[in-house]
Amino acid sequence: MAIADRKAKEKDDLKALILKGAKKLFVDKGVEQTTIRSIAESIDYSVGTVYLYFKDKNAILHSLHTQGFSQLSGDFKVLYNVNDPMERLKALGKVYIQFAGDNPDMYDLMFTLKAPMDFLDAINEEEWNEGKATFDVLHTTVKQCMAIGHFTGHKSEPLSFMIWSLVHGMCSLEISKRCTGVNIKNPEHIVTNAYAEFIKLIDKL
Amino acid sequence: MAIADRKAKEKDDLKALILKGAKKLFVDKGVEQTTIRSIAESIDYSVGTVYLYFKDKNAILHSLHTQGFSQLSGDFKVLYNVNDPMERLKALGKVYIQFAGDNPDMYDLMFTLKAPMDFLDAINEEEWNEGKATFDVLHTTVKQCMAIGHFTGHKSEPLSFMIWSLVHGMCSLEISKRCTGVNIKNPEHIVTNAYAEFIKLIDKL
DNA sequence: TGTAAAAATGAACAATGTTCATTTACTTTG
DNA sequence: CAAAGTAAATGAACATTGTTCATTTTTACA
Repeated sequence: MAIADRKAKEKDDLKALILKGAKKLFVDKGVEQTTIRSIAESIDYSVGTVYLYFKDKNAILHSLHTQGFSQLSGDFKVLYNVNDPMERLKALGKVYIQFAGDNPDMYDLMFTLKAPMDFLDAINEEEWNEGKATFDVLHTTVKQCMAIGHFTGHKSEPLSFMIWSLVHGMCSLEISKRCTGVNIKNPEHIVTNAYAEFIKLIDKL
Repeated sequence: MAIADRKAKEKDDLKALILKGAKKLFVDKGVEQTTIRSIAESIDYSVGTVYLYFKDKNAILHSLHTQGFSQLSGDFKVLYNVNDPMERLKALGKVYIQFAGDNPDMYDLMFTLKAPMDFLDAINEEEWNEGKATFDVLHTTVKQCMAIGHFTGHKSEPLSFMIWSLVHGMCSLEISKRCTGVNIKNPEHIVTNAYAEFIKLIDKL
């Protein structure tokens, strides 16, 4: 059955090749330039072939979104070195913000665009595993903060969601260009400055 | 010059009619169903006519976005009755969240979608007056809170942006369906519950 | 080597935003 | 009031998208 194995490998390889082409286009030129035609052309295959390996464009974008979460998980690894939960929480936000700033299109795909969620809907998948795992990193850290006496009187889950929202909101407003033209003195540093306020704030809790 | 006046009025009327049709489509069926053709058809004019009154689709979406800010300003009026700045701040967030929940597509257009900002870029407009005015409502309230002794040690502007981010982030995650499937016990109430944590938090400051 | 299965192709379709030559309606003028 | 000129409206046509599927090409195997 060596031939079948090789064929399976070739299928996997081509699927990976399509994704690689899609990723490069996505990172270099953004979502709207990442068309099925441009993907096919970039890897010298026909449009129809792409559809043999992916159900539709949402499936491709969902795969890219998953790759984004892998990247982000990788970035989170530096947090293993931070022992104090409170310091780890602060660093977590910093890493998250850094990721969003460095990969705005990917961030949008992961946390804003409809495509990945529409894909999950289409395959009747209830869970959003990538988001769940990421939220758990935060939630676990918050619970550890509470275990050593912080955030008394708060509920860990909604508090974690609040923190996620706070950081996501800053990234989202920045990426969608809602910071400039709003009378903010240093719009280029507003996210950093606002996050500094957040740190000041939780240092009191 | 009565004729010219009447003609000017007719131009304004038709422009308003196009917007009315666009608004209805937008509210009823969402952005992607709001096509130039569907707008034209809904008011019994041709596609070409729409382009005589609006430069392109971004111009229409920008007008709708401005209407959204008018709505939101209207909703803010109830805040005039709240004298205590701290209570007003809390109520401001509630009204904002309510607006986003009631008008998710409009909220997306106002705070997430590229179209309105691309329109501003296209006409070389640096300022985002709608956003600016809305941010000022928040910023002013925060400054009033500080004037009566709250948020000591904080800078009003980045703190205001932080609060905006927090509330926007919750709305944004909800609208882009990032709350369900993330292991949250009551995803349908997570925004309300998380905002309650925020209120608990600022009550200490 | 010939045949059946698998893989790849790209023309074709529907829907979109946009343009522009043509037609229609209206205003002004002699 | 009729003709000429101007303004407004039209909708066919174009380019670009995601998507499909009949056809062609390649591969596996007897």
